[in-house]
Amino acid sequence: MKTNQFVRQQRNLFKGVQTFMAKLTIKEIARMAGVSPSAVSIVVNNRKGVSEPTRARVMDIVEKLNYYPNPSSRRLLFNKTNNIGILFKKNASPMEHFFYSELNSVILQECEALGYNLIFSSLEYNNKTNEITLPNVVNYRDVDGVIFYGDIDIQIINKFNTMDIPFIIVDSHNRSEDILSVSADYYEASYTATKYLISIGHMSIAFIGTSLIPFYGNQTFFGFKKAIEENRISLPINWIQLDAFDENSSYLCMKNILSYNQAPTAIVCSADIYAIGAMRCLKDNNYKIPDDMSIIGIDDIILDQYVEPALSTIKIDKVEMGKSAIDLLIKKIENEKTGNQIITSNELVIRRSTKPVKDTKV
Amino acid sequence: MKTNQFVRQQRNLFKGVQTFMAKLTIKEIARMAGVSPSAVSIVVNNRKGVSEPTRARVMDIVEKLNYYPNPSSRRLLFNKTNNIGILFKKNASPMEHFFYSELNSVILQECEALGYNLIFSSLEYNNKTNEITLPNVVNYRDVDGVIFYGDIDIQIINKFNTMDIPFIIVDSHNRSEDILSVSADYYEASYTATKYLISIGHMSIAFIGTSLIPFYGNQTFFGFKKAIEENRISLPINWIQLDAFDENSSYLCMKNILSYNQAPTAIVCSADIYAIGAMRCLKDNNYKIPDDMSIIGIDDIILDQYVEPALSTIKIDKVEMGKSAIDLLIKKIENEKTGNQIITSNELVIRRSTKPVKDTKV
DNA sequence: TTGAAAGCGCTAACAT
DNA sequence: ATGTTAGCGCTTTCAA
Repeated sequence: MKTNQFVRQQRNLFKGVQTFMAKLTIKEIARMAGVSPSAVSIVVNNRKGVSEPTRARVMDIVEKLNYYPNPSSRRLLFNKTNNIGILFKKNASPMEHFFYSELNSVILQECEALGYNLIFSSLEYNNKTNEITLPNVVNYRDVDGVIFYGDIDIQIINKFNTMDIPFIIVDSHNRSEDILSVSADYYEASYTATKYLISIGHMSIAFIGTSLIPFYGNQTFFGFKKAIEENRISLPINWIQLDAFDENSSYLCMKNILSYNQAPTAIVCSADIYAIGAMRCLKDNNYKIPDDMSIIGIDDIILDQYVEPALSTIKIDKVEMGKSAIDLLIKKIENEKTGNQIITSNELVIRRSTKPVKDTKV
Repeated sequence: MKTNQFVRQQRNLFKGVQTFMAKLTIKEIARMAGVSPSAVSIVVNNRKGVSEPTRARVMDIVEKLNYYPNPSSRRLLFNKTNNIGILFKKNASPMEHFFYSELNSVILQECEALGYNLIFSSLEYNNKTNEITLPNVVNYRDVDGVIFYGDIDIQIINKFNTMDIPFIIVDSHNRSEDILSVSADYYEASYTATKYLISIGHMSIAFIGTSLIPFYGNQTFFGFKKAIEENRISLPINWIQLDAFDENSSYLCMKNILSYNQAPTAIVCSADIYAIGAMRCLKDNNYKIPDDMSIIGIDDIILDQYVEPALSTIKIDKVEMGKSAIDLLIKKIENEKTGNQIITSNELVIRRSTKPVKDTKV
């Protein structure tokens, strides 16, 4: 039994000066306890198969020396990494995204609690060539499963299906039964927001949504539409703007609305960040919020509390969303039966950007 | 040579239905190429030791089948995880912290580029019992090195030293040569901020800082003090408030300043988030910013652009900070010589919260 | 240039 | 109840 000297040398590179100290392995513990490695394994993993005195003796040493079995070894043996990846497109880091960064926190906590490492990683997708550049963590299959946020190209989905890597889409704006996902009920959210504005007297309500994220765009628009219809309100088509996809595009949507000869008294925006863009436009045009115009968003991102006035919104429960996501993904990883999850989204958060319509006696 | 059936069974649990497909291992590739595993290893790792034709034949198969060597296996062999951890105290997630979340993004990118996985993880430290609860990722030594943000208790530092786990403190508010760290020059930042206010005519300047983060508190205060002294300005002691540690505490600091019989024309805050708290207080007390009062912070967090008016600040270069951090940490992991890094911090970002003092002709 | 063999640390099957 | 052994996938040494 010869030692692989080169490898040993390599290894010692990383151990600093204290290479004289025996590395804490199961063998070492076994030697100290005067038992076999298998006995130690049984004790450490809390299985039965050893006598009480043996267990106690081993446990004692394990605890005193703070022995933890080498995870690489177990990963190799079980072919399981205990890593979960969060994948995002390059230059679209979820860490600096107000909505997803909150989700990240929740998901991280869940992963930790369940003994998974959470690894963030980015991929590239070239729309023209249809080429996907996967991160190493995926190529090397260094994850048991993967999380995507929001919209994700079908090519990427296909790729992961082909590779047979379990994945889930969180805050999915699609709703195919074939794809595991957790999504918020944006229809309900939009409906609730609009109904609220109506309930405080607004009859002239504009809508800023998106057509670039189709399913999400439809959901939010139809929620708005339902509330409007239920109350038999009619409004100029120009008040419905569907070209938002971020703050600046929403600014332009708002500008379009204001360009009409009559201004609404309230706006529903299908995302808080759209509302924030719209608010900027309103201010630039000397509208006072909420006195001249009420505005409400959807999401409840942290920013809402810092803009002025603080933004009213429909809260999307990110805690439930994150917990569901991990729950479902792990079920999928473990080949348990799962189904998609939809998070109810009708919690109204009233801040300063909305107020009852002023009586405009003509 | 019998197969370990139980393990095989376990493993198959995670492979879905397609268990009939041979798993892609080095052995499998070797078989297909009609060579030995060692030959494949040589080719995959781009070392010399095989003939050109062999290399080509193997490479061809490797690329066609998209073979990537099992990382668990290599980790076991080399005793290197290729994981880097970001550790933070429970309930202080850097993901929802404006400054650190930007840093996270940079650090993640660096890690990816260098072939490391970045793993976020939390620890608990009980000030009373002095007990540290380490995350599994550390207990199991599933990281090669670790990053901390900001202030970190000496007990935790000692622990990691004892465990011989390489670590670095990023945005360190301490500056011991014994502890590897990257920090911003907050002295310079504070000095630059104050000098700027003076340069636009302010002579009545208050300061909101912190005594709870000692080194950082001192740095920022002394930077302020230097600029004040250089210009032979005198100011009431009550304009120096050092009890801030977040938005709300800073609100109170501002309130204290306003309680004095004379108000300053400008405020230097040692962090943007303090400035934001102070701004809230000013608004609540009907001060117009910047007309009645100019205010400047330090950091340049994303929030600055959303508050009203947008906050002027001294930018801390998070990109350089993050890059340095990974660079130094990896050097430390690889036992190379390193030294601490200090990031110059004198980039003035002028937004809407500061303006030249109005001529107050008495 | 090539392949056989050993071993990283662990666990489970099997023999005692 | 306990110990022995094989093997997870890989890389390196050593022998041919």
